[in-house]
Amino acid sequence: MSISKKEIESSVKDKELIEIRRKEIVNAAVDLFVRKGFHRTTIREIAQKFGMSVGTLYEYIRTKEDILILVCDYINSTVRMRVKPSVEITKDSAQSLKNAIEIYYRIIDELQDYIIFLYQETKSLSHENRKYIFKSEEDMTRIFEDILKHGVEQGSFKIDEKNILLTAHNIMVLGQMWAFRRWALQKNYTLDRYIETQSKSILDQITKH
Amino acid sequence: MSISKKEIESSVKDKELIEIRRKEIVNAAVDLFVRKGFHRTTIREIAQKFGMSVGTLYEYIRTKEDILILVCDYINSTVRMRVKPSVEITKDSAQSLKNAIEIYYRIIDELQDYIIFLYQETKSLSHENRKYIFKSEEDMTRIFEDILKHGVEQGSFKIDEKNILLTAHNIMVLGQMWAFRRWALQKNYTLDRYIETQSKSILDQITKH
DNA sequence: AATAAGGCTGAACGGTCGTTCAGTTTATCA
DNA sequence: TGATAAACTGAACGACCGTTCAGCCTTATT
Repeated sequence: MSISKKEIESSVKDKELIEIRRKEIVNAAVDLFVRKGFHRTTIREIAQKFGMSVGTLYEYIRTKEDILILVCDYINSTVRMRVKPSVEITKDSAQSLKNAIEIYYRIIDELQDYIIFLYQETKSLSHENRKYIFKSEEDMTRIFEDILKHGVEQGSFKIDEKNILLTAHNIMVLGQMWAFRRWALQKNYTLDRYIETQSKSILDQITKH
Repeated sequence: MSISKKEIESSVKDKELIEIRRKEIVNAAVDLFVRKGFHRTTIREIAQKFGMSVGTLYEYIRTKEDILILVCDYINSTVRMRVKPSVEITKDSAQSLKNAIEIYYRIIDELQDYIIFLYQETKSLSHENRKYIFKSEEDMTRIFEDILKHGVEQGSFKIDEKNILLTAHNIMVLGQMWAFRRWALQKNYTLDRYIETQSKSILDQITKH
């Protein structure tokens, strides 16, 4: 699931210690990255934040970009780990979708700074590593795709086969928009109202009338 | 309309020359920024790109961020200048909206690199300057708001008064998504198909049935 | 032709930052 | 307890980059 452990080399032998230290690194870095951006955050700051020397930090990563990968991966899996177990595909497809949307949108609200960060700093990753982030986002999309497909098979939704993927993307982006357009949306709508309205218009659109 | 000319100071007296030189600066910077990002692009590169010395460049701007403002402003006004004159509010509200969506989405497709750049580098601006970018985006949103309002007044659309703004934002984001989710969308859909599908589902949603 | 000012030049400055490595501390085990 | 390796330290290195400034060139004016 998580790419970080396999891909990033370390000069330390103890696998368990690597795990522990990297969690510390990520915890320190996430805050700083989100607040100041990747480029403006220095290795020294990250090391200092949890009382480790710069030298030691470099025993657990190779480059600064490695930290960015760890952080992006952490954010992505946090979102996915919190959405996935809460989503269930029941017989009532409309209700399933409604629930999934609500869960996802509430997590976005909670982690909005992280979502915005992902949008803005993915481009700082190398081409190779960016693909992992996209892949992770495709995994999230598939959650909604599956619900939609199930609803179509079951006869609750009416969506052209070819448009199921697009609809899933729409659902996700309309959620993420709550974060990256907050300067406009959050002074005009409450989260509850936002979820209700978007949810309704998505369901209206795909429900047979 | 454009903030750049008034806000950014210059040590050069000749107003016309400032205009000319800044256009050269923006032209050189846009390409580099879009390709390499703001932080990775150096002043030296920008100056070299159109054969000006670093010293002279600094006669026309105060800091590197000034160039970012100029570039963001340039991108925004390019989009707006190309959308606004093509949009017209006719008696047939549905057709007006359909046209506006198509025009806007096609421009996004054409300028997708620029759109993505705006999403990613706005945060590098100071708080003060970021507000101008948001304001500019609100201006764009108002174009769609006006069409929607007109359609509601005219009886063609059925949208709760409070949701007109949200619908306008939805229309814009579903367009911008074509750019920043191209890694998923552009390998599954053509632009024509994308415009048609999104356009249809937006119109379905707000048209009285 | 002399003067002056507007515009231009790029070497130099000061500072920052990612990364390394010679050496120290800590933990392990014979 | 001494030896060995793993883990840690932070000063130092080298490179880069935004910005400045002392002086040069060009043009216009008298």
